[in-house]
Amino acid sequence: MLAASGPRAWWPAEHTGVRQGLDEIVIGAVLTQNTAWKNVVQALSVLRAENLLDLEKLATLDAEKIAPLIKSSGYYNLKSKRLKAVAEFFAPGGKLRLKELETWPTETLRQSLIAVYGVGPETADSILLYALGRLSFVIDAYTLRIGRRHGLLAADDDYESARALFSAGIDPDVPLYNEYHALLVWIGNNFCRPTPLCRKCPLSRRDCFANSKN
DNA sequence: GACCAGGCACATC
DNA sequence: GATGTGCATGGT
Repeated sequence: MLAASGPRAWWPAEHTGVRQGLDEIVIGAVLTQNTAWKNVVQALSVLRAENLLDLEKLATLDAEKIAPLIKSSGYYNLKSKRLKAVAEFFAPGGKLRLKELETWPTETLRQSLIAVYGVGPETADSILLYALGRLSFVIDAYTLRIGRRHGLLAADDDYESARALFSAGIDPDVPLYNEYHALLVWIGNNFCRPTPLCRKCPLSRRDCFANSKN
């Protein structure tokens, strides 16, 4: 994948770095739920223009104020509540508490994130890996589809079992986890679609069922 | 017109 | 516990 694509340099945020891009990555992780990234980009640019790409500010805003700003990312009434909940987790009372969170073990942090309204396992892992630099492999719809088509996963394997498989098989290295998942999304987004576009897939097609249902 | 997009919470059985 | 459904909209 790396040979075919080159490094993906994820997360695709405007700013990078653990503090600079953190707010943007966390917000993007919520907005991209069940949504194409390009629709998220528009919402992020609106938030940026409003100077609201900021967890401390979102934590103190009413969801009703947030909703119209993120319209392009879809589910805006729902996601405005989720954004606020996540912002309140990182910045209770509008005060960012990164120093405190840095002392939490990754698994503790993961369970705490999943307990936040609107944060499931994928969103939690995306935040852990891409925003906080923690060792936590991200599974998404593409990873499941690719894994199933290439015989790495069974049809009924769920998120956690897929995560266990990839975590056991890949060296525990944050930049590697980062790049690996980014490449899987690149393959999924460009080749391994529900409709049979596998023809040009740079992965071996030997075990790939181009016409299979997911 | 049908299906899909880097999910998640909640109701119901 | 497993399964179904709502959430919004634009692109293919």
